[in-house]
Amino acid sequence: MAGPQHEAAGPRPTSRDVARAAGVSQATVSLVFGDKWRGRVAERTAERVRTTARELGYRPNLAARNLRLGRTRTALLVVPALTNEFFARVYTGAARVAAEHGFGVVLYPSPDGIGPARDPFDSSRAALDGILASSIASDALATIQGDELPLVMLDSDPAGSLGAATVNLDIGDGMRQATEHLLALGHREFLHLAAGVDSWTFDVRSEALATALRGTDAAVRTVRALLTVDDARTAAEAALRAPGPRPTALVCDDDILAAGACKAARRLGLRVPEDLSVTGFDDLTLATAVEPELTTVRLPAERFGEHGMTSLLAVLDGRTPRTDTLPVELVIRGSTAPAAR
Amino acid sequence: MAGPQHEAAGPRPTSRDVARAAGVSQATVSLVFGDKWRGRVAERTAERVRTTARELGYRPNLAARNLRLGRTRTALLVVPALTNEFFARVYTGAARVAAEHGFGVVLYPSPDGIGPARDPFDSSRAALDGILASSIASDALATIQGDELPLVMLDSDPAGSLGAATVNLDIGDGMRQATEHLLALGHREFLHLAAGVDSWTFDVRSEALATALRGTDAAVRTVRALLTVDDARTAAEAALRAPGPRPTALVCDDDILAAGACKAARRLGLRVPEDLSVTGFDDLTLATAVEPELTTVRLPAERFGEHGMTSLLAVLDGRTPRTDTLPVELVIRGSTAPAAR
DNA sequence: GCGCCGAGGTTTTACGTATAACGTCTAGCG
DNA sequence: CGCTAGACGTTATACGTAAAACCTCGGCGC
Repeated sequence: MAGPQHEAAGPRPTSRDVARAAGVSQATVSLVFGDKWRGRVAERTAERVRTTARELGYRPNLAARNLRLGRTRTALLVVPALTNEFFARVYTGAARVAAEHGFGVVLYPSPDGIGPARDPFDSSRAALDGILASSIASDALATIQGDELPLVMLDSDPAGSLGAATVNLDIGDGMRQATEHLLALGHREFLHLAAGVDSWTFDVRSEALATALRGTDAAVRTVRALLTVDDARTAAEAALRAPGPRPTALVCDDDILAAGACKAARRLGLRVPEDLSVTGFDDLTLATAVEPELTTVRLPAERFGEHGMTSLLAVLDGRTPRTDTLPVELVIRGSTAPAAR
Repeated sequence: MAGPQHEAAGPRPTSRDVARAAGVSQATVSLVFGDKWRGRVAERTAERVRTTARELGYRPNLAARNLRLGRTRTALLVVPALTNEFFARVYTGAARVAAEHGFGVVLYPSPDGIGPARDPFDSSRAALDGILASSIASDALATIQGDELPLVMLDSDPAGSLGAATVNLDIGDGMRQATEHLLALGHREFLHLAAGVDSWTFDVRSEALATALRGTDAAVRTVRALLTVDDARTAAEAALRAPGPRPTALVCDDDILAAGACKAARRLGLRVPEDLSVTGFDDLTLATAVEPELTTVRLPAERFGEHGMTSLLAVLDGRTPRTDTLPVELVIRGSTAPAAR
């Protein structure tokens, strides 16, 4: 029984109802709620309107406002799956910046279990001002590009950026840092545990790894796994059992894979990091929850989302689309150590 | 250069533009796009309208539709923090059911870093049909209750449900299962590692734990920590070092806490589960990533979200609000073992 | 005394859609 | 052959808001 008295439980009051009750015109109510009333409405009147509105429980109808203004202050964020902590953090960053500018963010979790979503604009019922598209394959990109909404790509395929504003994470450099760290520790037999889905990110990472190894006498093999602990463990176990020289350094495309790899090692009686060094990617909560804590490439997930939203707001403001790349940083913890002699 | 030809890069075409181009009235276009045209528009005409619309790149304006219909097919989901995998999964479940019914879901991450959000209805710009509120403290509840939107509570304070539809997880029973499991293993010295914030969930859990221990000769102490691995480790380490009989069973309110506790144990030279049994809550990805894998109370997070959204849709359909409780299940893994003699 | 100006409003219109109410035309039937 | 009943559309209107354009009136300079 707290809250404003909403005696008439009927339909929600409109600005006209408030106007009538306060003895002013609808336009005046609109002015007062539009924050642009200085000099146009007397302070006394404005105050009267506000208290009347409060008594009636009035709230501006957003659908009507959006229609009238022709914009919604709402952005769509396209992500593969929110259950991945990385994307949850991207969302958090994007939503923070959006909120600071009076924008809302609605999500479109693209391929993942969201039922018969025909396209983003059907499933997210909200009317949109712009789109922030993260890690999108080129086919999904086509769907989106069909629409003429302002678009910012997060970590897009360089081949497919299409002149849209883009924010990238310097994944390649992260791979380089991890690899050089391992080289410096004396490792020469590398195994690359990659995320399962074929994509351009795989190419970027593989190339960076290969480049870093060029000119050394180190060798690398590649194995793929789905992005789950279990699948990573299975894949890593098989790879570590394979004939040939046993890898001493395991470079993983994700902390989840790294965690699975550590379990595989333990099953095989290998100690991490004494017998096998492991690196991850992302620096998730997971990275410091497992033992040993993971050496990993930290991606600035929140800043990524913030930067993307900032870019989108800039584009909506008419500024020309930019392409930015955010640096990443290797965090050295307990899962890497000098190669055993 | 794929996608429909959007030659005129001007303002988006409206149903009137399509009508003009197709030689019909605006009403007809509206009928065709409204899926209710059977018997009212000839198939030939409908097809012509559709192709014209495609050529022009027409999309119905959702703001206008929402205004006209007086509903938005959009629900708000209030969660503490998406970076918590549990809530990300709740969202996923809710969004799936919503999508199946043509609804969208917009998020309001309540207390967590989302800047100067005055209230949910400001920050999530979308016009709403209803609210799904998860784990809300009573003060935030008041804010929401001030509005007269249909509301479904997820795991609400039983004291504050206010006749709204509610979906609960049987947390208390989960606690009971974990406790009885440990009792059966012979444990008698319990430590309860609880989440930091004071809340009704703490009371529910403590009481269930106490109830399960009643009539036995077991003792329990309680320690609180923030919901991070690090803080949990610190708190657990201090508690395990404290004077008095050393606990052999550590019941944690969350898998994150359990992971931290395992690290604390290892630091103190205690083996899990031989010297110390640990249980968690939620069954996150984390639970099987750490070693040993955590015995934990699995919460059906997706089903929780699905059920909540189903309830909300029912309420929006005019059905009377129900209160349901979903069962939870103890998953026994490697972090619990018989108490050492 | 007249014109002008600014403060403080009001009237009116448009945003794009959905739908109730209303034509029209053809075919069928007694 | 006149009347009626669909089938197929169209006209007109309302949803709630924002803002451009327009009023009114008191004061003030000359």
